[in-house]
Amino acid sequence: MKKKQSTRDIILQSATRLFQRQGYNGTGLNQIIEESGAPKGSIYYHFPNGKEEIALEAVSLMRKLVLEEAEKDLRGKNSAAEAFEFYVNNVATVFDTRDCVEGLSIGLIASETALTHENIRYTCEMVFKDFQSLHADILEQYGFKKERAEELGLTITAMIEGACILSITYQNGNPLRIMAKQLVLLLKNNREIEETK
Amino acid sequence: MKKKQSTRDIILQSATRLFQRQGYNGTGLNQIIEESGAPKGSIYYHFPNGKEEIALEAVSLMRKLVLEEAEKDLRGKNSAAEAFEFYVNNVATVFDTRDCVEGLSIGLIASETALTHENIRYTCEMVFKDFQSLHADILEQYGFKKERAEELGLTITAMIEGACILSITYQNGNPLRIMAKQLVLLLKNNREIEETK
DNA sequence: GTCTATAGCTGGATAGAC
DNA sequence: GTCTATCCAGCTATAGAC
Repeated sequence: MKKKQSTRDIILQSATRLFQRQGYNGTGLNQIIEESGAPKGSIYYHFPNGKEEIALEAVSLMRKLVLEEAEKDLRGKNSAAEAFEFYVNNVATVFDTRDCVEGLSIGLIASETALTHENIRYTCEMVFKDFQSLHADILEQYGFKKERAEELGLTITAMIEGACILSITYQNGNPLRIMAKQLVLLLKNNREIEETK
Repeated sequence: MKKKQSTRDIILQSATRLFQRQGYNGTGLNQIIEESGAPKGSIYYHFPNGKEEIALEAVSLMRKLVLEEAEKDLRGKNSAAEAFEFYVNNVATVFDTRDCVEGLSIGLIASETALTHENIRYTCEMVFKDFQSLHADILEQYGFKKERAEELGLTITAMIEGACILSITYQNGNPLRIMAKQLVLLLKNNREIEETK
């Protein structure tokens, strides 16, 4: 039985969309209000700490959405290579439409705030580590050794973030697709190293 | 015989530093003036088109600096793996100091402006393609076939950009160093594929 | 080439009525 | 819970003196 969407949730969803597209500094509270159609006076009721609080919750929401999607795509394939190839190619399609809505997960907001907003920076660090852990868990399930899985988990996180930047700049998903091919090779190579141990 | 630094150059250097650290939207013209110590009235004399013009030139300056550094590090090694390992580990040291100055090359400004400032987006696209081409050229010199070199050139660009985001968020260069190890494996693997053709 | 002053706007945030 | 009114600081940009 779903609760109907609260005003708070509506504000948060609009804010998340805008932060992903325009970043933290590029998005104003007025714009969030306008976009969401939420009652103008209600922002500081729902988010007493203002913009920073909204951003922290937006990052957590992005975390949830990305992890759900990733789990769904990565489980139940025949190999790690196949799983990540499927996942990354899926992400790529998002960037093919002209005004892609879901942008760069949290890479943009992380790099904007890393040197200026410690709270946001720290939250982003935790989220990145969750991404890494998910990737590492998946790799372990497909037979990778723990240590190598962790290093690869970080590397895959970096590859995805970087390829998303290229894809949003090039206005299409091809960078992600090309990267996916190389990632497949990297995973197969790592696999061989595991097996010859 | 070097020309002494013009006011214009001083403004541009400060702006570049600030854009790298805080992004386009996070950096104000007042701040650029203050930081540079340049004459306050001179911004619109030297950059008649205002902030956007400064950003375009800053991106071009970043391009120049990155390409110079990359060329220096990548030439004259024994293999592609060795060359890129050296280069990436060099970049990593930048992120170990607490308030790293040279931040994320152009990834931040590119993702901020991709959907809102077409001129800047286009310039960033060209710069990313220059990075890719440099990587590809280097790979070809170390014996990689053209097509594979191009795909790897893009992938390496993505890996570096992504790992820089992680490094600035984690406040140290370890993500870049871990990524470098995996990049070495990827390059060795590709090499083998070339050789068995 | 440089500088001041200021226009004109938008930002985040607050107080207080309802 | 919602909304209006408003404060003040910051922004980009321009006009015009020197």
